[in-house]
Amino acid sequence: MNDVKASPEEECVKPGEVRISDLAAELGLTKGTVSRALNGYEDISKKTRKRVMEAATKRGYVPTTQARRLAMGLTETIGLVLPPMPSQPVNTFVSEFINSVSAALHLHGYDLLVHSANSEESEVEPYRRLVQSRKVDGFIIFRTHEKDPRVNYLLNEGFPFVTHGRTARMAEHDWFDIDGEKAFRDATSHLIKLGHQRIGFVGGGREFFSAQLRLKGFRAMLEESCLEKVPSLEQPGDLTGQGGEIAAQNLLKQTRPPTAILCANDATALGVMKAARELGFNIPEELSVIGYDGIALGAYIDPPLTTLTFSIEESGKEMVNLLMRRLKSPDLPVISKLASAILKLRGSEGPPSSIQNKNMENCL
Amino acid sequence: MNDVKASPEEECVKPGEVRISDLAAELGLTKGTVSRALNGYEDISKKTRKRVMEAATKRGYVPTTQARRLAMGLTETIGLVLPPMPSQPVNTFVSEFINSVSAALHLHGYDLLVHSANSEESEVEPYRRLVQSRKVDGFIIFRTHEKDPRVNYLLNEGFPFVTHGRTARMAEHDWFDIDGEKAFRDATSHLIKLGHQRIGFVGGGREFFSAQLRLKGFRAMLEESCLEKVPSLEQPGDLTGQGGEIAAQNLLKQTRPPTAILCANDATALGVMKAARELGFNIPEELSVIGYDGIALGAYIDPPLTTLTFSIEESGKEMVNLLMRRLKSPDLPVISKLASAILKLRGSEGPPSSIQNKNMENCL
DNA sequence: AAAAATACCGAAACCGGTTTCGAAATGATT
DNA sequence: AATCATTTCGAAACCGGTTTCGGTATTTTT
Repeated sequence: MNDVKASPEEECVKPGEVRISDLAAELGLTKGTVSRALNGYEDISKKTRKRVMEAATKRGYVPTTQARRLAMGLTETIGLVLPPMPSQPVNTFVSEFINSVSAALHLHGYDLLVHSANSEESEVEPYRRLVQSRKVDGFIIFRTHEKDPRVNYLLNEGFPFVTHGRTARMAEHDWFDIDGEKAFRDATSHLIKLGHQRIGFVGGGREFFSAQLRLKGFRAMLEESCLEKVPSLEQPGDLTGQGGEIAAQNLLKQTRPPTAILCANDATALGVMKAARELGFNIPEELSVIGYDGIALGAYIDPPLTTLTFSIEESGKEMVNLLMRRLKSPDLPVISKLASAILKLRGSEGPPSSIQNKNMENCL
Repeated sequence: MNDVKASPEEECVKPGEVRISDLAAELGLTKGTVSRALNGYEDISKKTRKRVMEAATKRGYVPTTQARRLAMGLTETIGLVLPPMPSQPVNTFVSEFINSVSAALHLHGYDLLVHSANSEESEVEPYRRLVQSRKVDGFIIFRTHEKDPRVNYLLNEGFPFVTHGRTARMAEHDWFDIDGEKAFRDATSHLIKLGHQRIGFVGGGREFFSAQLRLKGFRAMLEESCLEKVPSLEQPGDLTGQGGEIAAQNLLKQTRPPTAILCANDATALGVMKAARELGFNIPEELSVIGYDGIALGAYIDPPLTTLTFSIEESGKEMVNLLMRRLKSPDLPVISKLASAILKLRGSEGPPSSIQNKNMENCL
């Protein structure tokens, strides 16, 4: 347990007390030589190198990061700006994402600087500050808008970054995304195959590009299946539980309510389920609900939430890979990666209570 | 929308291109003078200061962080190491906590470095690395153990830090904590007043000090109310939904199952509720369940989860205050702050179905 | 008007590393 | 043995700031 003081009887004082100049003096060398010895330069004899490295480990010498970074003109740090919290209360995505990004960065010797956004100031302000003060070498951006001011700013500055999610300018920057369009096609198709013909949709705010793509997938599959597009069945949302409640009320109080509701994310789905319960709809018998995100909590509610899920860890890894590539060779052509979400059936969907396959033949 | 290129027709080139020496040359001053002018030294004439500051804003000069930090011998960065993920799947706490800590640090001009822990290596290893490479000035530690190797290490090094949660050595370091003992006394008392006499408890892993304190509060209130302490009603858990499921099965399959279950956190409570449903217990009629954490999701399930809640934002703020104080004056006596959780009644608890107040009179 | 005090700024050291360049020592070549 | 190529390391510049110290120029005091 008590793994403090792992080293034996060494004369090791406070950590960080030994500088490269101390080491050099002790060895009768110059600090330049010591530096080159430690950094694997070829113009150092094996004997000297051995001496230096042994002394370094013995004295516990670790180069001071700040000095090294200043000398080398890089920060070895990537910035990640958190969106203002109030808007995203139910969020396990963020912490998992931070964790995976951080772990992936660490493999490349990079640190992760997490910055919080002040909701009063412009969205780009944190980015501007971090760029100007040269605190980071690049950015990880998530939850992109179609017209994203952050992307505009960084593209304009020529500053490296990768987004989680596409933007209107996706041809100009590296990005990673989940194929939400296909995911929602799949989910819609699944519902249609179960017999649903009136399917509601609760979106995720027009500002998020991904939400639009999900809607697009939903509509595409409806059309493909010759189902009528009913505007009143498409409700806006805001990716929160509360938004889901309101949207569900709008949907379920209609004279001909939908028999299934597709939600832009799991938080929304939970709100939908809550509203449905309060309005007396049994799930999944009278109403099917499907979410998106695959939050672990969804498995514990009743009924367990069927959802579209993807690997956050993979997202983090891939994004870091893209960013590292960009930092190494800034002039390479932009690349992108599209991962797919899979439909995780858990029980919140099923066939509609009254199957009314009236118009199905028209299609083929 | 397009708030890029806010400045008009200025000769502003790439950001970060103008150094203090450029500014000095342009003004016919030395960089030392420019630096002092910008940093408010008294030995600069108002006229010169004005010239310098105007030129600085006009040229968009922002000092390079790395250089400033090296010169001043500080990092202005605080480290936060995330625990390995798999153990904490259902976690909204972390992201909210990071956000509030980051925001609070920012007010003091500090950055937040988030590091991920590798589950293969020792728990202190990340801390050791960050200390040795002098990447941070202090640490924010959360989810403490009673005997916490991280705390031991940092105390031994004399390195500044604040914990969220107490430890066996809490007299030696600053800490912030939620009074989990009182919280669980309150929750237990609430259940007893509702008429419960057989109350189950699902803990959170012996390694976490806070989990022990919660158990302590539970036991104390039982004793205070003259309720018999039944060992089989105290089940270990691991702060996950799965742990909650297992524990609930152990509790509810007993010949005399409890009429209420107190859980060390909300994730556990969700697992308990799931297991209870599967075993045919109606909540809250046949089984009351209370959690701890106040996760927003708890309000959306059926029935909504009654829980002990506290302000994560306050936690972050207070911890940062403690840490800033420590950094300013390392030799001040240690201080601590205990905040209280409040019982948020949402509906997952109620009176037991068959009230059997047999032994209540014995007490008084 | 000379002396003393003050305001103001330049010069240079420093923070702790990295990297370039050149010189000395060594070894190989003729 | 003299010449040339290599190995190996020292010296110094550099990264971009901060801070101390000392010296003019200016103002105040007598």
